[in-house]
Amino acid sequence: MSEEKSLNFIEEIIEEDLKNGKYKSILTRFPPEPNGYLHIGHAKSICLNFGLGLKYGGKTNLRFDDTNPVTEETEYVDSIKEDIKWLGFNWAEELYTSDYFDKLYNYAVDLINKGLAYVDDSTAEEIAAMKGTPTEPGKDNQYRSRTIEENLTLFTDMKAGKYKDGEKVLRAKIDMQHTNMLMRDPIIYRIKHAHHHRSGSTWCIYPMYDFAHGQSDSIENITHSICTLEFIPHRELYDWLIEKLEIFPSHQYEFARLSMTYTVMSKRKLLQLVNDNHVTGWDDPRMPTLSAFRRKGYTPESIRTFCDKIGVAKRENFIDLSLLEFCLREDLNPKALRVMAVLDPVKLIIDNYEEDKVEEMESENGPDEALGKRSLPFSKELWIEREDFMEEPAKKWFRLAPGSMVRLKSAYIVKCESFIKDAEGNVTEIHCNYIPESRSNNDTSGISVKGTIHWVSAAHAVNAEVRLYDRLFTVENPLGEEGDFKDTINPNSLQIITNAVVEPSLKQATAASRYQFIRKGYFCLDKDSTAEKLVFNRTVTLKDAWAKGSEEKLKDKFMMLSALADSFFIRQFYVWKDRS
RNA sequence: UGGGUUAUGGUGUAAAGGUAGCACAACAGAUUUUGAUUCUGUUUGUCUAGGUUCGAAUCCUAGUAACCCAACCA
Repeated sequence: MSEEKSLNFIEEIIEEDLKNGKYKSILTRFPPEPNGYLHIGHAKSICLNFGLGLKYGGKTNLRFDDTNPVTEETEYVDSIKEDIKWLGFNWAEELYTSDYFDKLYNYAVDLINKGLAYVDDSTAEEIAAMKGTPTEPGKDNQYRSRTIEENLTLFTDMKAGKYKDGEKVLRAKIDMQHTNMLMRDPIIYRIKHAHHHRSGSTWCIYPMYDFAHGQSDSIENITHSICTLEFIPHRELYDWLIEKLEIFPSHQYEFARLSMTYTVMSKRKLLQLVNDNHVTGWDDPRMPTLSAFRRKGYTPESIRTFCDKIGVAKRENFIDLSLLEFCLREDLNPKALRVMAVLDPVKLIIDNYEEDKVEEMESENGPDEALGKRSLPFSKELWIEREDFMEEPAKKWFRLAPGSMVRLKSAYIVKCESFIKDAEGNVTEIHCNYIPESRSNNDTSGISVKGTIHWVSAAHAVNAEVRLYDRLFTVENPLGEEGDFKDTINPNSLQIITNAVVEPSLKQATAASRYQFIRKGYFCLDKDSTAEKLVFNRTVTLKDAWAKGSEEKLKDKFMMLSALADSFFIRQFYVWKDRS
C-alpha cells in the first residue's frame, strides 16, 4: 500500500500532455551559463529537469548557454559537468548554444527577410531612452523603417566585422508600444569582438539570450523548457519567435527558484565573496555551491532528498537551512562510521589504573551491525572534552563534576575525585578512580550512570586539525537587511582547531568515508589533509538538546518570566494607584 | 500612472465544492553506553471584506500585500 505523492504543477502538465498524445515522450534540458559555479539553487533545477526525464521515461540534455563570450570560461564548463555527475544525473547529450551559431544566424536572416528585424545604429543610451519605461510606451526610431535589402547588407557587414562593438545591433521589429518591455523591439544580435571559449574568433556577433534560448530548445525538440519565475515576461517573446520562425514549438514553464536562510544565492554575490576573500574560493565549505557542499562532506543523496522535499511551485519560497541539515543527518546517521575525537582536550587521569597498562576496548563502528567493530586502546591518561567537566555542575548535569560518575564510552565508569587548575584558573587535570567491574559488555558493577562521554587515550592519540564551519551570515535573510549584505557576514563562520586529538584508527581515514565524531557531529577528511597532518571538516553538528536547553531556552524563559513579572508589577502598580 | 506572477501554521508543500493533511522547526515525554538516533504526544494556518451554496482554501465581486519587468547579462 504505497501512498501516492501528489504531483507538482509541471508534472501535471506533462501527464496531461502525455495522456492526450501531444507528445509520445518528453525531452527536458538543463541550460547553465558557464560563467560561475553551480549552487544549491541550481540543484533544484537539475533535480527537477533530470528527475522529470527519469520519471516519465524521457531524456534530459545538458546545454551550455554560451552566448556571451566575455564572461564564459571552460573552467566553469568542467566544474558544472562534475557537479551534475556528482549529484548522480546523466545527460542524454552534451550541447552548446554555440553549436547553433550558424543556424541562429540564418534564423536572423529569415526574420529580416520577413520584415521582422532591422539593424539599429543607435547607441545603448539612445535605445534605452526610446524604449520608454514600464509605465510609459516607447517610440519608434528612424532605423526601424530600413528596407529589407538594407538590413540584409548591414547585418552581413556586422557579421563580417565591419563595425566596432556597440556600433550596431539587430533588433526584432515587434511593437515599441507593447506593455511588455521585452516586446519593444528587443535586441537579438550584438557585436562583440571577443574570444569565445569554443568558437574562438569565428564570430564577432553573438545572439542575445532571447534569440538563442528558445530556438535552441526548438532545435533540440525540447518539449518542456523549464526555467525560473523571472523569465515569465520572456515567454511572450519566446513564443513569438518560434511562431514567426515557424520552428518546432517548445514550451516554456516557470517555477520559483530556491531561496534559503543564512545564505545568498546569486552568482554575482557569490563571486563577490570569493573576490573579496570573505571565503577562500568557490569550494570554501561555507559557500552554498555544490563544490563547497561536496568538500564539506554533504552527500549527493541528501541534496536530492532535499530538492524532493522542498517541492516545485510558483510562489516565492524561503527554505529553512534546517531542512537541508535534516536531510543530511538522515542520510549520514545510518552510514557514518562512529569514532572518538576530542576537539578541546583536557587531561583525565585515572589514579587507580595501573601505570603502563593498555587495554583494548571494543566499540561499534555504527548503528548498523554490518559496519562491524573496532578496538580502541585505553590507558591511565586520557584526553576528554573540556566542556564535559563542570567544576560547579548545572542542574541536570549528566557529565563529570567533582564527585560525580560518568561512563567512558565503550570502557569503564569513572568517578571524579579531584581536579587541578593552573594560575589562570583553567582546569589542567581531572583525577578519577575507575570501577574495575564496570567494563563495557562485561559490567557487573550494578552501577548505572546518566552520562557517557567520549575519550582518546593520550599515549595513542593522533593530532589533527579540525575545521568547524558555521553559517556564513548571522541573519536569515542577508539581502533583507539595510545596507550591504556583506555587513551581515558571520565573523565566526570558521573556527580552526589545530590541537584536536583523534583515535588512532583515523590514521587510516579515507576521503570517501563519512565519520561521526561521537557526540560532536559528522566529519570528513578535507582535501588539504596529508599523511603528516590530518585535516577534518565538520559537515554538520549533531542535534544538541542540552546546548539548546542551556542557552536559548534559558534566555527565552528568563525573558518571558521577566516580561510576566513586569506586567504583573505594572498591573499591581495601577491597582495600588487607583486605590490611593 | 502600465503589464505580469503569487497569496494555506514559524518555514515549505498537499487538499481540483464535502474531515484543512504531510514534512521541517518549536515544545513536552519515553527509551538510550552518543543529552545523537528511535518512539509518543502537543502547539500553531486558508491575505481582507462581501457574495453564491446544505456545504468554500477551492466558485463570484471588490480590495490588500509581496515579487518580477526600463542590461548590447542569462
